[in-house]
Amino acid sequence: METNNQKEPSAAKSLNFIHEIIEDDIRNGKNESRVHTRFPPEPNGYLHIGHAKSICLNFGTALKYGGKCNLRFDDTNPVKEDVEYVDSIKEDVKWLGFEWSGKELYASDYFETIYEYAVILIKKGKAFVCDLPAEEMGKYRGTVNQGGIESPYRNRSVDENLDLFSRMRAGEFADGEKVLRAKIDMASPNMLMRDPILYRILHTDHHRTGNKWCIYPMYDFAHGQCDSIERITHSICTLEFEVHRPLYDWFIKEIGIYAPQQIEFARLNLTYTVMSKRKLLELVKGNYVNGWDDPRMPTICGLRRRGYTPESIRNFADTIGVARRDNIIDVSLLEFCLRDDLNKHASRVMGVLNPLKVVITNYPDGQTEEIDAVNNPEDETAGTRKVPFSKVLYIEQEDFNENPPPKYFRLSPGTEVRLRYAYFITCTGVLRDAVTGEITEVYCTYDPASKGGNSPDGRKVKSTIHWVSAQHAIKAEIRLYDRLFLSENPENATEVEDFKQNLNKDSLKISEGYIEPSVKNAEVLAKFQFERLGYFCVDKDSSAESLVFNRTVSLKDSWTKTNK
RNA sequence: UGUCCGAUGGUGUAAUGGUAACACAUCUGAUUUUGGUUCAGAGGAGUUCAGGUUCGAGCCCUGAUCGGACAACCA
Repeated sequence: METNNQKEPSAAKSLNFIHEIIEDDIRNGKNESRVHTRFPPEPNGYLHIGHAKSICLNFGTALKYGGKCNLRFDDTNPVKEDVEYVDSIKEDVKWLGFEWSGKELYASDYFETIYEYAVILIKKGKAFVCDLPAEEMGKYRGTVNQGGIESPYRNRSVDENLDLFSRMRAGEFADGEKVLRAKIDMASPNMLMRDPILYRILHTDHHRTGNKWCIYPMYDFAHGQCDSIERITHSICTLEFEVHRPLYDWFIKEIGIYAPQQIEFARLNLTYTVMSKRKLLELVKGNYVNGWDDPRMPTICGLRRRGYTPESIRNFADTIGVARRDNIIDVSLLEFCLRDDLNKHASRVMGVLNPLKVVITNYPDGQTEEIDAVNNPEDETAGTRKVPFSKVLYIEQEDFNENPPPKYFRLSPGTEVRLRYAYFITCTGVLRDAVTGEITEVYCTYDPASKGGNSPDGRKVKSTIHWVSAQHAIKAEIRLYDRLFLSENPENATEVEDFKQNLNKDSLKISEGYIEPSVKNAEVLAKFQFERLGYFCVDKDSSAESLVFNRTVSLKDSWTKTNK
């Protein structure tokens, strides 16, 4: 049974540089030795594997040090955000096995307080209302190589600023007409410090506050303050926010509130994998995929449908570590983590994707027997199940080859193989379609003495293949998805067109296959081919927590190589 | 041409002044009722470069090179 319970803090698991900082802080009694982190997504898209790294880091760190971790939605831009995203994010975090401290929180919960913080800054002469249109403001800001120049509105009186700001809130001005800016330093080499915008006018309904507000704080004027209000001790974020840190600290200091510490780490990059919310959104909106949870998507829900387990993703996050240098992780490591988990926990089932009929000529007509099959060879407690066996079976097309190349061990004319858990069979002939000449049936004889899969005479076979009984098996539409998104070039998963083309090619194949009848309640069945994993998952009701195992399709074996 | 950040096998992560470790990937061999798993083993970096400090430097200092981030009324 899969559990969503949080794990105990993993004892003395490898430290990363963030843990070192935290341990120092604990040792020095900083923040009364509290540890309080937060995961702060903007609800403008679904979570992906990159977020999983951040989730595991933030929640995992809190767990490790007996602290707390908040889930806070950074909902300061109503034009992009939606409750659909809020709901999916909550679900995905829970599915990964984490529990946030108390109720989920929202930046919008603090809009009133943040407004008051702005007023404090105005009163201190540290903020002003600016009438420069966006385009002009861009020019005034200068470039990375050249300082900016001060806004002509920069020296408005405190009273005038106070008046204007309250009228902004009251809705007296149109979008873009005015903004509130901090008064810092237009000559700063850090562009972010050149009188950044604090509030903009947006006459847009917010998914939580409705039409209560028509001015909204910018990220920089909200994030640190939210951290402070929640008394977050360590505000862990990705490297691109590094240049924001001086501003983060400036606001905290000028407003005079509790100071959390922002710590940045390098975000996850995966080979062949597109990790941009914007691009993923484009694929969903353009119907290139069947929604955010399409198994080809690198989203958490896509991975879930693909058969990934929460445990495997947590292990992955743990294995890749945390550092400040740019990285690109080989997607095979992610797949290894899944395989590792599945090998221990997934129950196995037999099935065929592309059926080939096999008739056991010396097996009695109409007879059926129940074969005992092990559910998980690596876990005795998983028990066994009964699988029906009869005269007519289906095997995988690629498990038969009339003219076998060297080192092909599976069924071919004259060779003997084992039907897993059942009998040894030997191929005696084939039936061809009169017109096309294609093989439609394979004839075999079985050795009744080999029941269960072993011959009393100790005879060995080189291969074991999967099978289902034709009259008992569940016929199912089987969907083969390519693995995560993918560009031919491992590092070039950046061009939208590149992976759109990939998707259109053959990232999803549908075939009519058969699954053994022990798989109950199977409505939609899907096979997700994990490259080099060889598992297939059964997507029971397309909400799909389940995954069942299979047979092996090794893409690296010599047989495959020499035949491609 | 600015500021900040980073640089260790193919890919990641470790080594906290004492002669580079672990995982994935790759390649062998054994076992195996999944060509999976498991087990055993191999190859592969002398730590971007150049100086300096030190008995001793991947770790400290200086400079260079390369890579990344920053000029949204996005987060």
